[in-house]
This record gives sequence, C-alpha cells and structure tokens, in this order.
Amino acid sequence: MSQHRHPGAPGRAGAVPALPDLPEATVARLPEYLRALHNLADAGHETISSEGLSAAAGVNSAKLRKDLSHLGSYGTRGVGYDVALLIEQIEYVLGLTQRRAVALVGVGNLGHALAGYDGFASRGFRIAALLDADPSRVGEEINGLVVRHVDELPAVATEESIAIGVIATPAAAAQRVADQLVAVGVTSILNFAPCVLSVPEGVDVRKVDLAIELQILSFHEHRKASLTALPATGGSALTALPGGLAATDTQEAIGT
Amino acid sequence: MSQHRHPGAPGRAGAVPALPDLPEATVARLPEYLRALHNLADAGHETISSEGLSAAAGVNSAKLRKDLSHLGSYGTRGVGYDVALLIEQIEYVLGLTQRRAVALVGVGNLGHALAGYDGFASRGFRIAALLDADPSRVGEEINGLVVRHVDELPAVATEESIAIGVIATPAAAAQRVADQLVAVGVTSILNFAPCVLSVPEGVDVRKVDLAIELQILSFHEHRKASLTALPATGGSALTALPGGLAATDTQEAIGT
DNA sequence: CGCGATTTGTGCACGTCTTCACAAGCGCCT
DNA sequence: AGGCGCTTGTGAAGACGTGCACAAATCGCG
Ligand SMILES: NC(=O)c1ccc[n+]([C@@H]2O[C@H](COP(=O)([O-])OP(=O)(O)OC[C@H]3O[C@@H](n4cnc5c(N)ncnc54)[C@H](O)[C@@H]3O)[C@@H](O)[C@H]2O)c1
Ligand SMILES: NC(=O)c1ccc[n+]([C@@H]2O[C@H](COP(=O)([O-])OP(=O)(O)OC[C@H]3O[C@@H](n4cnc5c(N)ncnc54)[C@H](O)[C@@H]3O)[C@@H](O)[C@H]2O)c1
Repeated sequence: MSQHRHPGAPGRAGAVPALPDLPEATVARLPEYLRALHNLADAGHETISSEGLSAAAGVNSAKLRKDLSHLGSYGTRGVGYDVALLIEQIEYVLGLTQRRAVALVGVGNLGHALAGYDGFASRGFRIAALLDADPSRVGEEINGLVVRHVDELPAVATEESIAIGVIATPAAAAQRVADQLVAVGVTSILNFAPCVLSVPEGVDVRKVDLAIELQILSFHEHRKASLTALPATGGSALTALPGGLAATDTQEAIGT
Repeated sequence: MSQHRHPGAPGRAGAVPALPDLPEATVARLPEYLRALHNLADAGHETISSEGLSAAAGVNSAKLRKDLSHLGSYGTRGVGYDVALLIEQIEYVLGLTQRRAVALVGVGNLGHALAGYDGFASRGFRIAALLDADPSRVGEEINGLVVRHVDELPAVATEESIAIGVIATPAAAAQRVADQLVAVGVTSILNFAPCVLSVPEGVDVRKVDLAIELQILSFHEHRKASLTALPATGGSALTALPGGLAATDTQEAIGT
C-alpha cells in the first residue's frame, strides 16, 4: 500500500527512537494485540479492522484504536490496519527487535516447567542461563542448557547481557536473589515467589502470584453465591448479574 | 482486646452476609494484605499499624486504610489493627472460610508444577482433580491424586462441587476445555493458555500469561535504554528516572 | 469524477483509582 | 481526670482509564 513514513520505525537505525510515553494500561495490552496479530497473520490476513482485532484480543474496539493511536500507528481509514506493519511497530515499541536474554533463578518444580517452555523463544525471549543454589541440581541439563550455581551469576552476566531476571525460588530466598540480580546490573525482574521485593529505583519488578489470582476468583465466587442466595422472593436462577461485576483487567462474557 | 461486633463475621452463620461491593482494585490487593498479615502473625505481632502493614504489603498506607475501610474493618485509633481479627475478616470477604475445590485441566509441563505446588493448600484451596486428554497420562499419580481423563469432568463435578477450573492445556485446546468446565457448572476459570476465552455471562476468567509479563518488562527496558542514550550533554549514569515510569500495579523502588 | 460505504482517530464526558491532609478517636502517662 | 502523642478513617482534588459518538479520510464503484 502507500508507503507511510512511520516514526521510529525498526528499519531506520541511527536516529533517535523518540519513544512516546504510553499509558501503562496501553503497554499492558500491546502484547495481547501482538499475539492476536500473529494469529491473524498466520491465518493469511493482510489487513484487519479495529473491530476484528479488538474481538481477537478481547477488548473494546474504541480502546484498541486509542491504544494504537498512542503509538502513532497509522491505519488506513475505510480499510483497517496492515497486519505486518502493525506487528513490526508493536514489536519495536516493546523492544522486541532484539531477542532479550533471560536468566532463570530457581530450577525447582516451577523452574523446570519454565525452562521447558517454548513460549519464551516464540515470543521474543531467550533463556540464557539456568541457576540454582542446590549443588545436586547444578550440572543438570534441561533443554540443552546446563544448570549453573547461582554464585556464577556475575560470570554469566559478563558472558552475555542479561535483560531480565526471573525468580522461581522459595519466598525466603527471593530477596537475596533479587539483590544478586540487581548487583550484576539486571533492571527488570519477574518474581514468582509470593513476597514483596525491595529494589533500588530504576529497577522494575513484576509479580505473578497464583494464589492471588485464585483468591480474587474466590471473592467473585463468594459474591455470586451471596447474590443468588439473597432474593427472598422466588428464587429464579442467576440472571442479569449487576453491571459492575466484571473482573478487573480481565475478559468476561465476550459472548458466545 | 475489646470484642468488636464486626459485621458479617465468620462465626455467625445464618445471617445475610451483606457483602459490600468492593472496588476491584481493592479486591486485587486484599490477598496481598492477607499474605503479609499471616507473616506478621507468624512473627508474633498481635496488632499492626497501617504504616507497618502497608510496608509489608508494598503499598501506600493511605491506600491500605481506604481499602480496609471499604470492608468495614475496624482498626483502633492510636493502636492499629488486630492482626488475627483482620485475617479473619479478609478471609471471610474473599470467601476463604470454605476450602474451595480446584480442578486442574492439562497435566503437562506446567500442570505438573502446579499439581505439586503446596501454595494451593496453604492459601485456602484444594486440588480436587487432575484431568488430561492424553491417555498415556491418565492414571499417573501426582501428589496422591490420580490423573483422570478430561471426559470424566461431569463425573468429577458431581462427586464434589468444583469452585474453580484451572486451564493448563495448549492454547488450541483451551476454548474447548473452558466450554467443558462451564458445562459442568464452573463459574470461575484461571487460564494459563495464551488465548482469549469466550464464556457466557456470569463466568469469570482470569488469565496469567508469562510472555505478556516479560514483554511489559521489555518495554520498560527499552524505554530506560532510550532515555539513557538521549542526554547528548555529558552522559551521567541513569539518575532520577522521570516520575511516570513506575510499573502498573506492580511494586517498584520500595527503597532499601 | 463524484458518491456512498466503511473505518480510523479523537474530543468529551464519565467513572474509577490514588494520594494528600487532617479531624476525630483512642490509650497511656502523669 | 486531663492532656498528649499516635493512628485511623475520610473528604476532596487530581490523575488516570474507558467508551461513546462523530467528523475526517480513504477506497471502490458506477
Ligand atoms: N510450583 C508452582 O506451581 C508454583 C506456582 C506459583 C508460585 N510458585 C512459587 O514459585 C517458587 C518456586 O516454587 P517451586 O514449586 O518451584 O519450589 P521448589 O522448592 O520446587 O524449587 C525452588 C528451587 O529454588 C532453589 N533455590 C533455593 N534457594 C535458592 C537461592 N538462594 N538461589 C537460587 N536457587 C535457590 C532450590 O534449590 C529449588 O531448586 C516458590 O516461591 C513458589 O511459591 C510455584
Ligand atoms: N510451561 C510453562 O512454563 C508455561 C508458562 C506459561 C504458560 N504456559 C502455557 O500453559 C499451557 C500448558 O503448557 P505446558 O508447557 O504444560 O504444555 P504441555 O504440552 O506440556 O502440556 C499440555 C497438556 O495438556 C494436555 N491436553 C491437551 N489437550 C487437552 C484437552 N483438550 N483436555 C485436557 N488436556 C489436554 C496434554 O495432554 C498435555 O498433557 C500452554 O498453553 C502454555 O502456553 C506454560
């Protein structure tokens, strides 16, 4: 189609990136759009309307358009968005043009699953190192990678630039590991241990906590139960849940 | 301490619960407070100030007080909150007074890790069934539970009331599994597969996607890099990141 | 060449969430 | 009994996020 001069495009090296500072809510949705776009590309679509893409990503179409407008992406009115171009743009903004190296610390129950997960590679990341403190685990080979002792972290960090550290140790060890990661220059951490990490300014921590997710679901379960129990009148089944019930940033009732 | 008559207390059966409809943001933080409170209780604290608890949970103290005020919790001015009482209240609101049964579908790489995870039991849940479609996996015993075929889901659901379904299958199978869960009456789903599920109204879906978390971190990594690259003046190290950088609902820079 | 169908980009209004700042309440000490 | 220091609970303001609704832009077709 008409070749647009999109700002901060991947191809143009050299120039200042000029990253627009996106709203956090938008940043959190971009990966979802990206996944949907890859699916669409695989299915042979060359363009997609905001309506179609928003359905595939499970969000409101107006929200999607606003999100995309923030990153200066140009769709074509009357047509939609160029799938390949949009993928390129989003990957650029998310910093996925370089395959980022991930260090995984704690190769236990969960760590094993993560180490064997192919979703890392297919979505822009590369496990660069597996680390554990247990001597009996060190030396084990998983998916072509050998588990090394966590004290070798500084050595690992000099071998290659670690972009992200993943903590899958017990909570009691998580803070120490975080400190070690920070010490070797890691500024982004994904924490699976159920605890609060304290890190210096400039270091980002995201947390995934299974139990929290379950407890949030439990709350809604509890609430739904208390709602259906209340109507003292007849006792009709659950119909027309009040509007405000929808989960936070989660999909609900997309409509079959 | 003085025995308060707190509304909707766990002990009092019978009476209408009168669940206040909490802001979603608050609901999402309650589990974090609960975890922090359990830690404090184990450490021997009988009371805790909003300042202390908020530090342990990694949030702003004003926010914590407002959250707790929403659920009508009574602290004591000049003293703080009674740890045991607060645990009881939060567990009640989250619906954790009954140990909820979880059905785990997809006992592969990730499913195995989840099945062997003791954080379920310790935080109010009980794995009631392990299900898989692969005949070679059916019959395997994990942690005292035998893997059953996913088609037995209806039977499982009649044996005991499944409160929450966890999907740990490949994305391609997730929608089908969700439909099966909904068909047997499950109204809360935790989805680990990277895809959008469509479910009827009244069913809550929460999603955990590792790659999304990593990509959000990647964005900030990218942004930090472009910021330190910009200052054409001298080139001092990264200091004083602009205020708006903090991650969404995640902790950052708690201060060492 | 012009027109209608289609779809983007966005102004605006509304709701939710966060944070400050402080009055009211409580317990302890004198 | 009274005062003092500490802590909660909350009003108000502002930041942020959402979704409607529509003007502007583009394409395809007659
Ligand atoms: N297993 C799950 O499904 C699951 C789910 C959610 C969260 N989690 C959390 O993830 C974390 C790991 O869970 P898990 O089940 O894999 O536990 P695990 O005990 O099986 O594995 C922990 C691993 O960390 C290693 N380790 C301990 N201290 C270390 C240190 N200082 N440095 C490096 N490695 C160290 C141990 O040697 C072990 O291999 C826990 O915090 C758990 O709460 C696990
Ligand atoms: N492994 C990880 O660390 C990880 C991390 C994040 C997300 N995920 C996601 O979790 C899901 C599972 O990952 P995995 O690594 O465990 O994959 P896996 O292939 O090891 O396991 C999938 C399991 O699901 C079973 N299954 C397939 N279709 C089914 C059906 N219709 N009903 C019931 N069971 C069925 C398979 O037999 C297999 O045992 C994937 O969607 C993956 O993207 C995995």
